[in-house]
Amino acid sequence: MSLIPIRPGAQSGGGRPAAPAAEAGRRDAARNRELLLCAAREIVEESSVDALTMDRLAQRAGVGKGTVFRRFGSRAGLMMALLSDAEAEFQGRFIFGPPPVGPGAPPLERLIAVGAARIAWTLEFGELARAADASAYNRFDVPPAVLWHRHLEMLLREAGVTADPWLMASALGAALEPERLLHSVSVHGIAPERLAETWRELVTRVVAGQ
Amino acid sequence: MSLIPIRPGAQSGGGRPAAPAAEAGRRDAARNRELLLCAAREIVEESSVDALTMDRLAQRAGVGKGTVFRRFGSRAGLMMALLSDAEAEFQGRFIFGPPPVGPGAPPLERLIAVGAARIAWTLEFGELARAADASAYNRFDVPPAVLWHRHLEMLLREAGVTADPWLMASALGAALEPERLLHSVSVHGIAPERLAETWRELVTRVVAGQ
DNA sequence: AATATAACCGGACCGCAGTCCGTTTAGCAT
DNA sequence: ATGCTAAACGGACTGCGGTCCGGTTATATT
Repeated sequence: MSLIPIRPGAQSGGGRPAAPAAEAGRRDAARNRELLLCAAREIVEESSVDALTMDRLAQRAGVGKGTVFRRFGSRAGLMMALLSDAEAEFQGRFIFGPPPVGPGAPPLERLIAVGAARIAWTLEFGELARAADASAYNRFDVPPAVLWHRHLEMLLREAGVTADPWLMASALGAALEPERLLHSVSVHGIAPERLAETWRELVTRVVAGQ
Repeated sequence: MSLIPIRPGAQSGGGRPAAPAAEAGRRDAARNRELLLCAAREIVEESSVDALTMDRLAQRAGVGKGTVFRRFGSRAGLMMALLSDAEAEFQGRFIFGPPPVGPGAPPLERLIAVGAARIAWTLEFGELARAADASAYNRFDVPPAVLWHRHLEMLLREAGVTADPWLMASALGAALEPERLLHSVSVHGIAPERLAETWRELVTRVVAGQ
């Protein structure tokens, strides 16, 4: 069923070999991967995310179209690859970083702070994030999304939310989805601070109601 | 650029015929509209929503492909047309219907009830709802979505939520989006009652925190 | 160095949503 | 009836994401 080999890893058994992140595999494959990522960034910078079509990318990078899909699986996979640095940095902040986003602050404060950070992050990498989401059924099951969801769930638990924290994290996470946030800002002209403020209200009430 | 192209020679008046309700216009147009809706329902019933492609539909109904797009504007528009009866019935329930979904019950009760009703509705018409959403930028600005959002906002206001009810309605509405609900149920096997229960917790806390 | 082979490569190919434009026709006015 | 015109029609066409498969090449083995 053609799952997407987004990130490195997975070497064992059954399926096709996952896309090599940096090591592993033939040198030309790695070279083409870098070539493609580079060309993709150029196109996005020169025009827009929408201008980044798979054909154009292949041509720009001087490789065949098949190669693009072999490396990234799908357009969404390519977008995730383009985002992966920013995504990793963000993950680092809420896992290892300094409080209040990182560990060390009370859970409610962390919830508020990490939401605000997420909003800012989304507005910065918005177009890419939308394009990365804009596809599949498995959009919620891709590693960064799972990690993010689990983190929210953990913070809710720590804050004393005992009733179905998994679903509650899902519900709260829904409020932070890129498409919605970007729509609020770019169509309705909502100021980013209002988004953060509403998030604060929301999580405060959810936790306080405990 | 590349906004929706306006017909060259003649436009004036009514705008694009994206979704003419029932009357107005030539008889053949109305006939074809019914023909198409009928054929679309057949295809969905025989196979699935995914099997409903615009080419196949045109062929099945015995009309040209251009006609399909002229009538419904896009695939998402067609899906909305297919949903419109169910949508109208649902709207009727929360606007005119009996309490607690309709008017007459206290606002929090209405919020809880209408959310549960929405969840059930979404699970029933899930595939179509997903296909109707699955596209555009304007997905949040389509009349039923606007009405729904406004209704949530109104209930929040009545329940005493004074802080940015517009955005709060948006955040709460996000938790009820078809894609997310369907994913929870069909991938993670969440029971529908758990969804309704979490919604109840969520809105109760939001309103109580007031 | 020669060989074997698995991985990689390219681009033709497919089905799809959506557009364009020359042709036909419904409905009105005469 | 007849003629007129705006509206509707159909299907060829475009560009897209994604797949497939015969040819090519890096690398390990001898």
